[in-house]
Amino acid sequence: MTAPRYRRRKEDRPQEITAAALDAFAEKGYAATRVEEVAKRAGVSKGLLYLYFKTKEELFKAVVKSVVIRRVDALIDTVETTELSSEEFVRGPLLSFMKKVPASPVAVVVRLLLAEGRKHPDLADYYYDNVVSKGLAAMHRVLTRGVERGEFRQCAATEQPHLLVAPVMLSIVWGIVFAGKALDTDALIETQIDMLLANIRA
Amino acid sequence: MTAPRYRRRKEDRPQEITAAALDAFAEKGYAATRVEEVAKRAGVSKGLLYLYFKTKEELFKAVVKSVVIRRVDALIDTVETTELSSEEFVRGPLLSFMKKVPASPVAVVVRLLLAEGRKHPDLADYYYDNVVSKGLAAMHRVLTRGVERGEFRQCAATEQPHLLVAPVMLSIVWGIVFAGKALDTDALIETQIDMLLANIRA
Amino acid sequence: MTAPRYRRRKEDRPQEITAAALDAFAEKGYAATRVEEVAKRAGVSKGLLYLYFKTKEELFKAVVKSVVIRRVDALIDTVETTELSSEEFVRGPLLSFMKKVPASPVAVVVRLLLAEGRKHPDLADYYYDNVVSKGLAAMHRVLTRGVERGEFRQCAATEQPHLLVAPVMLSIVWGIVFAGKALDTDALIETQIDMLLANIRA
Amino acid sequence: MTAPRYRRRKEDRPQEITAAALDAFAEKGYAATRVEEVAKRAGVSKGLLYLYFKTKEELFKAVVKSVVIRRVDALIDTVETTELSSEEFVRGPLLSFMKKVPASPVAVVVRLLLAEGRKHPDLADYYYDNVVSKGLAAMHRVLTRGVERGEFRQCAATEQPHLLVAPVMLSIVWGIVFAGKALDTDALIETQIDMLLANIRA
DNA sequence: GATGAATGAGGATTCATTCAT
DNA sequence: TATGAATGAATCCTCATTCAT
Repeated sequence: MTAPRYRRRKEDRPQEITAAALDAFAEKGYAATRVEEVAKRAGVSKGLLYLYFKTKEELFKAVVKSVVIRRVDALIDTVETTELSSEEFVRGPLLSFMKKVPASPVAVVVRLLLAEGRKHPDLADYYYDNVVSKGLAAMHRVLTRGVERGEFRQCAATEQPHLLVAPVMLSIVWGIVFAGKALDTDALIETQIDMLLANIRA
Repeated sequence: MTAPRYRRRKEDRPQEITAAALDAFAEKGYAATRVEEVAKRAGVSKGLLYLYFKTKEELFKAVVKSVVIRRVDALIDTVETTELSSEEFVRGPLLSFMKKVPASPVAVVVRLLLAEGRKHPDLADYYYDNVVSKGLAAMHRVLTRGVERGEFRQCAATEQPHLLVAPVMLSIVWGIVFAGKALDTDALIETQIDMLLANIRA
Repeated sequence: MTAPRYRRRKEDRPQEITAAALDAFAEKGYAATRVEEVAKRAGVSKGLLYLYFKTKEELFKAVVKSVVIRRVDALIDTVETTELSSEEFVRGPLLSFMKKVPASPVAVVVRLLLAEGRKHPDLADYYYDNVVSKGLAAMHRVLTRGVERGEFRQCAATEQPHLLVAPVMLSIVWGIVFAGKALDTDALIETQIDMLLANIRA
Repeated sequence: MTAPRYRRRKEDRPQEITAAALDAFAEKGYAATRVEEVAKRAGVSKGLLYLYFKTKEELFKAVVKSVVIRRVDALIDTVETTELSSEEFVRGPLLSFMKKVPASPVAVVVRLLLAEGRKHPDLADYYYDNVVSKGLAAMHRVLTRGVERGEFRQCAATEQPHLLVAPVMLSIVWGIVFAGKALDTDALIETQIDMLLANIRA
């Protein structure tokens, strides 16, 4: 007749473990992180971890996917449903989104993919299909719509949404390698957007 | 027709080995590369490698330095000695230099630093001091000189040489992670420069 | 009839391993004993050994301590609680104890310390504090008590308990180096004690 | 027509090398001493060392023999040619000889034999035949001669020359293991001799 | 389901020995 | 002879993975 102790749902376990793994990978990188360390952080035994993920590699993939999932979709949604003008949208929601990325788990995933991607081409593909491709398409959509609406003029820059990503990527890389050195990430991104808008404005 | 077993080229060995290591690291990353593999590529025994580099880590550092050394200085030199106008310089030598970077060993080093940099803060520092800092300073010099000469107007963009680097970095990262996927690196870099120049031209 | 692969005896393992290591070290010496050999003798895998002892050196220290612990205390106890006369004590329990030493694990530890002691000064200190110092003190106590009781006369010999140890040490060394050659250890020790007693008797 | 540079005789080389090896072994022990280290100390190349000694083991044996040779013979000579009374001889030349041993290369050899002897039974045999056996015989001769001359009485002690060696051996071992801790070696040896003489005097 | 003791292949490093020069 | 660059077998140690309990 003892009161049932609180037991974490086993349905939550996988996410708890991938969350712990993300933390660990973020700190030490994939290769240098021991599975035992992940288990400890998740408050779980090694054996149980292996019940959910057959190998360390599978855990790695699950981590990447867990970060990726639904993250870009929100952006796409906003793009599609916004009622703002193109420039307002870029300066508003898009800029705000971009500023958040370098400090988000996305940066960790980028680091992992950079270090380990070669050994996991399917993962790179997955990331490409689900994040990069969709993300770039969404940004391209914003620019194209601006052109359609007569807000922007068609030019090389409106065909290269990569240019919007570039300063974000630089910020991510900088943060990974030069954790200590200051870099005004926000200013960088803003300046790039200012430049771009000034350039493509009709 | 077998290669001579003994070659006795004490002076060349270190470079031969770091070159082999660069190749190996480029393919598999640092952690996944076995020392024996590097030795084999260099046509040398494990033991000899250890004669020149006390540890794998030291080899790693030597690789980074071997790539870095004298590479940036050439750029700086060109900046200081050019007789071109600022815009001509940017569109000419600088653009040409930037286009070459993503396919150069620098990309490998970036990847290594991204993956292993956390464990070697001194190396990150070294890279920062000898490449990043100097490189950014050189670019900043170009922009500032343009302002001094009345070719450019002073603005946010002239204070952020990082923006010149951003598309190059994106190209590097893209090349590392999405080796297969095409990306028109040159166009990316060119467009960014066009945009920048249009923006800062006096 | 194969031994069970998993035994799960966490508590016993360290002692099983140090016992196996003692055997192995006794046969081959520390440097020449491979860790794997110790593991095999203990019926355990290399990995498990490293679970209990972080390095071979730590295993070495554990072996020394395992032999040392509680061995001298028994002697000291006997010294303190005996009701025999001093001479009876020396000729009885002490002599009997001394005769046993050359064939005991202590001889192995002496050999290890002789060979490896220089590299492990803390271990030499530990051995000195816990065995040598205490043991000599106990023997000195026996002699001093004899003097106090009027059984012995105070002289150089009663101040040098080392002389009781000397033939034992010779026997140990002989046994290590000349395993084959016969030496009447017991007679050696007895004669020394006879000589000593004849010399210090009041 | 240049003056001939001084060149060490090649006949001296083996001894120079064994001397260097003795030093190195004394400091680090056999296993921990690298052949290169010995070569360096001898001011000779590794290759040349191998010209004189086919293996490290052979070098080891040469070291032991180099220390042993002619050392005991001097003692035996003195024993045979002395004109002193037995007691005078023991208290004089013999005591003096014994006091010198613990600080001599013999101590190093003892240590080496203790550590490595098991792997080189032929060396232990050699040492036994040339040092131990002869040395003990010489001491036995001293005691027996004393008995023959009526200076000593025949007893257990006169049959065990080992007892003369025992304190010397203790001193050697002490010096090896407890390099730091003080021990009045001379007093130890003297007291033992006093005791012995008092005991066997006719 | 959970646990963590146990395994062993894999990889970094050392060093006695060889041999082209 | 004399050198020291070169070799590679040997050995310590790690860590992903398994499995008895």
